[in-house]
Amino acid sequence: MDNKIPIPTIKRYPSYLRRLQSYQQKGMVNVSATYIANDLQLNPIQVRKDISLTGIEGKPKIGFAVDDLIESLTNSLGWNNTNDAILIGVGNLGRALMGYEGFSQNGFRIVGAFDKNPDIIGTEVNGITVMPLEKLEAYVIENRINLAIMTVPAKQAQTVAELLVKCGVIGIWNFAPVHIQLPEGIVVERTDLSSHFASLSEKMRRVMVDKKPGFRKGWL
Amino acid sequence: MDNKIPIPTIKRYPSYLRRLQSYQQKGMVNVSATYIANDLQLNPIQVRKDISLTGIEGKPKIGFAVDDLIESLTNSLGWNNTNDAILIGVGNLGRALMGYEGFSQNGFRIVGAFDKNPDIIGTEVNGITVMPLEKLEAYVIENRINLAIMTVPAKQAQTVAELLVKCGVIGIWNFAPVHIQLPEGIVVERTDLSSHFASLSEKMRRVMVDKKPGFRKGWL
DNA sequence: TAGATTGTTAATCGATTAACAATC
DNA sequence: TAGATTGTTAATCGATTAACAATC
Repeated sequence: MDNKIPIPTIKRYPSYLRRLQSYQQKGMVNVSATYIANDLQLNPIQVRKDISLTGIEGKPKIGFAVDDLIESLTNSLGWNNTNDAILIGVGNLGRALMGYEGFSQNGFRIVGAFDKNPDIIGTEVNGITVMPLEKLEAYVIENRINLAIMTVPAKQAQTVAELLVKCGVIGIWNFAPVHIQLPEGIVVERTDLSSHFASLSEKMRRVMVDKKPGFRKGWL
Repeated sequence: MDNKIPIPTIKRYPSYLRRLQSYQQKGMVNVSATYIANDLQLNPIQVRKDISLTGIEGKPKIGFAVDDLIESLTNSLGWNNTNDAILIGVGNLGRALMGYEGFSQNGFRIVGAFDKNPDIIGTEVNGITVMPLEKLEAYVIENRINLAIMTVPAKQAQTVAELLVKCGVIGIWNFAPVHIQLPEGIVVERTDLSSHFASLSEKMRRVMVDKKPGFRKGWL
């Protein structure tokens, strides 16, 4: 029935969407896959294939209607309706995420925030009053939350995650630098800064070794 | 000569390192690839292959010396010596990154921070006094910085990036939700929250459709 | 019309996984 | 010794890229 769209493709969709929204603002009516590819420095064939997986139909020589393509991508991402999420751990990173306007366009919003620090509990961040961890369970159940963002210290991540699952959460976005073990059927997405940096520094090394022998060698 | 280690492998190394450090603290002397794989819920063959790419030699039945493996992974990641980086955009996210202790283990440290907001300039964050953007060029050149972290609003990202490259930066870690166009030879690593979330929500949808038909359907 | 672009099938590429001999 | 684990080559898998007919 519905062919699964590969995760790598799904991950590129948000970039396409952002470009398209900018085209829309500029008043562009149609756009080709090649055009988007140029903008994002991607392979045109890849963009074409990615787009075709949404099921939209284009017109040879003309491309795709910008409005339609936005709708098509939004649907494929499941971002056409909004879901509620909570956030645990209101440190700097937690605060940054709570203030990130982009999320509203990503089909979800943070509706509750929790922390265990008495100094933070009760304060208001982006219009949300931080609640104590003790209230987590009741809140998740009552509001039927199934998505949680964890910005807690590494040491507490496993415990908090288990609590979340016990309450019925099925998706956890983990920013703590630890691998969490949870029962099957629970989805954990980890945003691991060290992993990203590892990739960046390796690429920098390659550039320096391959393209500029000797240049700034040993600096990174 | 030196076989390039694939980026996916490089990205897994930090997780291995973290596990190994915890083994070290527990006093473990040797560890097998299988053991690490179990801990991280990865395929043992994959871990074994990843490790072998560092060039370390293990002993059948015994595994690898924890200390040696840590050293080996650290070297492969280039994290054995420290590099200086600067950060542009001292908002909540910038602050969070400046306070992230993990980076010191990742072979780099943030030595300078810049912003254009007069209210922020001059304030101290994690022992670093925020400087005005005007001082960026002189600072980068004088301190021979080649890595910059950008936590600026999307609209400013391209301009700031160009300025950075002009000053001699060759690696940019971009947290702004835009694609930046730069000359070849400059490495840009983008940490795109929307992309991560797209992946997470797609996986949640799959779990709900595949494994629990009807269960909480339509919620995400 | 001519030619740029779509849609789709086939070829390639690279990472993951399997297989298995060597060995402590 | 027996068997768990390494090291390495081969098979598989899935994503990317190429090719090309269809078409506006």
